Parts: sequence; structure tokens; C-alpha cells
Amino acid sequence: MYHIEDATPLQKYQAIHGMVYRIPQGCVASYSQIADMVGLPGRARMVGKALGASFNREKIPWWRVVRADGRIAFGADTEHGQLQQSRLLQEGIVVKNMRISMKYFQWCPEDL
DNA sequence: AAGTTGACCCTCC
DNA sequence: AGGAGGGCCAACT
Repeated sequence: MYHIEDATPLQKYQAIHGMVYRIPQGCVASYSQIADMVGLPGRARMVGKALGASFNREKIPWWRVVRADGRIAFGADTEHGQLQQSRLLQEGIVVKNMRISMKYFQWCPEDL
């Protein structure tokens, strides 16, 4: 039986990328949520690593991943923060003070 | 080889 | 509301 835990770091990154790719437009997911969904509970940091490693390289909607409390992981005064905010706004997500209401916008696959 | 560092998070104060 | 403290793990020094 295949355990993601036994996979190589690269394979884990690929699993993470694949899951982020599935976040629908107009929704966000938290780092820990993605980690849980790929079978790596408690590895939220690895999700950040995976996204950072592929930034500008893979075509994945990285801007749909935010912190568990709904805050954007970059400062409001950074390029990344501004870019992420504008991309989210473009998708109709309400961003106030670099924060999103997870209650309304968090991706809940169960609800499909 | 040991210490530090992250696009993090959770449980307590 | 905000900090401390611990957990997490791969990639750096």
C-alpha cells in the first residue's frame, strides 16, 4: 500500500501542487488544509515550501492559499502580498486588511 | 554534524 | 488580541 509519508520530498511537493491546482476559482484553502488533504497532517510548512519552490515555475494558483486564520501570508507592503491580494479580488474574493473570511470563502470539497 | 530558517499551526495563557 | 512555546521537516549554513 502506498503511503505519501514514504514518498520522496519531490513526490510530496508534486502531490501538494496537484492539490493546490484543484482549488476552485473564487475559493481559498489554508496551508494546513492542503497538508491534511494530501495525507500530510501537520506539515503546513511543507506546503509553503512547495509553493515557494515552484513560484514562477509551475502554473498553479498559489494565490488561493492563505493562513488558517484567513490572513495572507505576505506583508501588505510586499510585492507578493499586493499581487496575491489583487489576484484574489479579481476572482471576487473579498479581501479586507490582507484578510479573507474563511467562513465564506474556504474551499470545502465536501459541499460538492 | 549541529544549528537555523521558513509563504505554518495549534494550544494554552 | 497577541504572545509564548512546541510541533513540523527539508534545505540551508
